[in-house]
Amino acid sequence: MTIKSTKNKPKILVILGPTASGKSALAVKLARKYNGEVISADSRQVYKGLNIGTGKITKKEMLGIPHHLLDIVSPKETFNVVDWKKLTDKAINDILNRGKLPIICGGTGFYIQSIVDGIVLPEVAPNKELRKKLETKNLEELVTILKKMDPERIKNIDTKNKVRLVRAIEIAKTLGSVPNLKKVKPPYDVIQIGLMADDEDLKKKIKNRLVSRIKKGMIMEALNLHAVGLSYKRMRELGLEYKFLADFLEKKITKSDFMKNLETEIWRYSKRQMTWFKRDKSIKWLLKEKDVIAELNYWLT
RNA sequence: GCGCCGGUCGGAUAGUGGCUAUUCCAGGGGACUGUAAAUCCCCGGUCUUUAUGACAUCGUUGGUUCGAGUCCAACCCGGCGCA
Repeated sequence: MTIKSTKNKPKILVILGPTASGKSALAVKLARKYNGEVISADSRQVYKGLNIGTGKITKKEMLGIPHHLLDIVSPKETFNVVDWKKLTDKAINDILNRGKLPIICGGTGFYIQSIVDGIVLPEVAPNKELRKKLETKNLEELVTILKKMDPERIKNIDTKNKVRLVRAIEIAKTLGSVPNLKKVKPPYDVIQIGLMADDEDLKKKIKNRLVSRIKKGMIMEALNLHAVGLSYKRMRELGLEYKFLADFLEKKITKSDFMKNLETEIWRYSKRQMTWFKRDKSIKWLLKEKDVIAELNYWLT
């Protein structure tokens, strides 16, 4: 056997996969087996109060395993990759210092990649006023503005994507131009395990899970969130269940449309997740729990 | 049975008789430099050498016309109204 170049690096485990594939429960099992702690890589579970709709793991289900990056910010505020990466870097260090295995578990590909590939993003905070102003411009105008500010970035940016254009202009405004994407390989030995899922099987799980979320009181949860000041506009921004819950509570759609449309939308979301994950060829896709354990036993030796 | 209205891609929809039958959704594929559950792009009749290629197609059959999804007739199906 060849000596692994990663020999002395601390190990980090990543469990990823499409929504409803059973990541959370598996992560807890693995944490118990390998003395680990879980870091959630979910762009919506960071928000307090978004519990049933995001499928956030309950205290009971955690079985005593510490979970990080859950419930850390109010849904009225916005949270992004950079915030997540900073906190996750810190959490990883803390866990390693305790002599335990960090297990990153989630379905937000961009967040996971920021750690695994060590993406260095420019230090430019969102500029609310600027965004508001740019929002009123059309595509063509935004392209013209960016072209003038940063003739390099315009070459590879998606010129049809307003959100990206606005962000690029925002960065160029403070830094003069958008720096090339930098990647600094993190000093860890990372293994990424993807939970494979059969299409039909996943569709079934999505449907069943949705029904069970309704039974658990997902609609009440949304009502409560609104009662404590979460606007329907913001709720919509949070996507999927919350988007449709807002529509339903504002009587824009019927209950049966709510169920049908949401189910479709979650399926489409899972496909988008897979499109993202497929790009990373280093992910090991496994179907069965025992295969995961076999893979990990090998990796840990 | 009579009258009216309508039958266009899986669903919904546009289409003054003129050459490539529209758009939206669903479906499939893809992108991703701080909104990522977001945002955005491509494909969607059949065949092939995948192309401003060939051949189809608008309930069915026939007709008018140089030319029909569009006009006419009959029939079939659906909705509404009257019996």
